[in-house]
Amino acid sequence: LPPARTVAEACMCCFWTMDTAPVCLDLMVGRPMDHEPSRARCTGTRTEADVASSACGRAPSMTNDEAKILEAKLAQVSEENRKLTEMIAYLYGNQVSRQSPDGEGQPRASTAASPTPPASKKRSRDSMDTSHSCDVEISNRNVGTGEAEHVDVDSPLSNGTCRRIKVKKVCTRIDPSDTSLVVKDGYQWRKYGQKVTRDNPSPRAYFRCAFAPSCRVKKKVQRSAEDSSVVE
DNA sequence: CGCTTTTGACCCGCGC
DNA sequence: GCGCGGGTCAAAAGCG
Repeated sequence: LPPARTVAEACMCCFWTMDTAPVCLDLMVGRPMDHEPSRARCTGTRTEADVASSACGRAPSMTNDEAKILEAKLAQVSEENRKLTEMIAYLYGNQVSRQSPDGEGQPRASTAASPTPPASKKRSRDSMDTSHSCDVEISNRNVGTGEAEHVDVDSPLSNGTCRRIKVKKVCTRIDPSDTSLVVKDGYQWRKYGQKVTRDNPSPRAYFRCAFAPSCRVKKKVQRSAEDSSVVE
């Protein structure tokens, strides 16, 4: 099985533009070399890790010219990553710029314990929703049997404007006897709620990204009202 | 013992 | 203004 990846990482890799296909922004600066190769495909270009791995023993016959070319590419990719980091910082309200300089888009859970005081249970919804986030829900990525449906949603921003986001709906077939509503999609989710909705006798489970407390990616999982072996 | 899940209570948007 | 219903919180319970 591939190592479990989190939605936070996926969020760093791909997010949806206002009205077009997803833009891939996998920031590999400073990351160790043991990431799976598929990660590098995301950018469509060679990553720093690729370049570095090539320079670290995988091409023993490399000439000085080749090394210089790779260095130039490395510098170019680093510059691209810097620009992308700035872009993300702008989109996320400068959250990224305050994080560790090693290029990790999301703080590790162990270090992400915010010094901010714990929010009280009675805190207003404004304090939750006015933070800067991508507000993109991703469900059941790569589950294979699912049918994806993208829905554009206008997400209000704190400055009064709206940003068009994508909500992906995916259906997949699971064991009807399985009542856990846990869909193994390769990401780490933490269940934080379950409700019975009016239009469906099956309960709806709410999951949020378990990678970092600051990651606000969420997903909802509910059995189809028509076919209990299908979850949406 | 620490992390995750469960679940009842609460918050808030929306329609009437 | 009020009630409904979806979404979220957080204490308690469960689990490894």
